Amino acid sequence: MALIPDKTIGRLSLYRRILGRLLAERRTHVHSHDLAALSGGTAAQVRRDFMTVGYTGSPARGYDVQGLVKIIDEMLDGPDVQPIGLVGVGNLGRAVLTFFSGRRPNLKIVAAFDDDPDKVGRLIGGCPVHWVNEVERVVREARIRIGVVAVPAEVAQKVADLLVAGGVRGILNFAPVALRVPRNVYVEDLDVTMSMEKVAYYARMGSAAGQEERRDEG
Amino acid sequence: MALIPDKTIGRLSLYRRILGRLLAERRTHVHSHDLAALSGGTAAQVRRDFMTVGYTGSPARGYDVQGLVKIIDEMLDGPDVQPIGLVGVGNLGRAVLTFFSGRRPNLKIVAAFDDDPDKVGRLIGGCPVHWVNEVERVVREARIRIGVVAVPAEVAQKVADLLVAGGVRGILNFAPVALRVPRNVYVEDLDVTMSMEKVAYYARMGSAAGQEERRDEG
DNA sequence: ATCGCGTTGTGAAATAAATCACAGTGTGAT
DNA sequence: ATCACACTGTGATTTATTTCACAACGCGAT
Repeated sequence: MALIPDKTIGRLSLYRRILGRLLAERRTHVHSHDLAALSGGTAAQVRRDFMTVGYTGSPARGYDVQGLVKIIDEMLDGPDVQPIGLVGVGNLGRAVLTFFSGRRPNLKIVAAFDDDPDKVGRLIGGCPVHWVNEVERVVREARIRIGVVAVPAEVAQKVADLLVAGGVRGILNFAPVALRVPRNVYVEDLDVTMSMEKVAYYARMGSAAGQEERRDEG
Repeated sequence: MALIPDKTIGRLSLYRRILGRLLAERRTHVHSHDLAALSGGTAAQVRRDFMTVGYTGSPARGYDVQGLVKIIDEMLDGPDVQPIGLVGVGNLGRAVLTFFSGRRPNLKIVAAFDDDPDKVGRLIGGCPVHWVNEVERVVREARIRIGVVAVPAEVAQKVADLLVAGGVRGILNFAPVALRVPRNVYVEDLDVTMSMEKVAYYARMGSAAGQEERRDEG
């Protein structure tokens, strides 16, 4: 159990949410093509993904839903809940904060930071807002390993540096700049503007070229 | 000028913003390795991207910044501003709304929709909020070709159907479900939970494996 | 029991994307 | 005027990811 492609990690997260819904419907088994339809992929890809994580189904019944959830949990979640720190309580930061409160039990935003005196000291989405110059201290003391950068592009690098100094190992970056971080820190960029411009491009060009659209409708 | 890889489209959007900053600094030329450093890619990739869009620089001075911006504009933007419709004025929807107001001149969110009586009729981020059952009519009348889905997963498919019925050709989807749309509609998914879980995974595993981190420091 | 069908697991092939590496070129220094 | 250097443009190569395609399997029907 070693090298799992980056793309597969993403899909596992997706599968898990789908499987959660199936579980709520009391489904005990799924076939690869069911998950393919639900996740927007292909059956072969679903099977390949489960092969790479070493989960095996039965040709007759398909995959056991609970078993799948269990192995994905083991894969993606750590043994205990991972605390997250979020910097930038603007519109976007607040959206992420409220969106995440209580959503994934294993991931919890435990500290937020901002430089606006009106926000510091308050509780937003059940999460205390600290002064931004406390990032390093709080991150270190709370053993936060995951940071969210939701500040304007101009200050994103500075914030990332603070997070890294505090000991963060992974950053979810909403700012449209390439963060420079040490090699052992992982950065995932989520660039809304870029995604919007991609959509605009394909909407204009007639999306025939777009690779994203595998689904069709009756 | 025909087939441009999906990934390249995304990077062009990124380059354009970087070039905008350079322009503001009165820089007239850039080298591929400058853009590589600024965008978090490699010099070879930058050159390849410009090759695929058919822009050519000079070995001595590099690429002309204005020329690049111009060709990227031609590539990504249409001749006139493209109106956008956004459904779901929750935390996320509001964040996108305010974030986009006046940011990209060629993309303008002209209509928002919600089912909350407290929101309908108001102006949020300079954008009127309509009743959600007017999506199809308003989209058609305003000739909106781009839709943003920022509603809970349970109703995302329904909303997508309305947008498509109104004539939308591309959708930016924040809901964590695979939307089923006709083949000629492009869907770009932006899944915050998935991205967060990827970060959590690599933060836990020691990101040695992560592909994202090309940048280093010090 | 036995057969047939639909599904899994997976090597092999295809496709997509990134990187290498180097010839060609123009500029500034001498 | 000539030279050396740094950079571009790009064919070739490598690497990553997806898809194909088929053997193996086990259940349900007969």
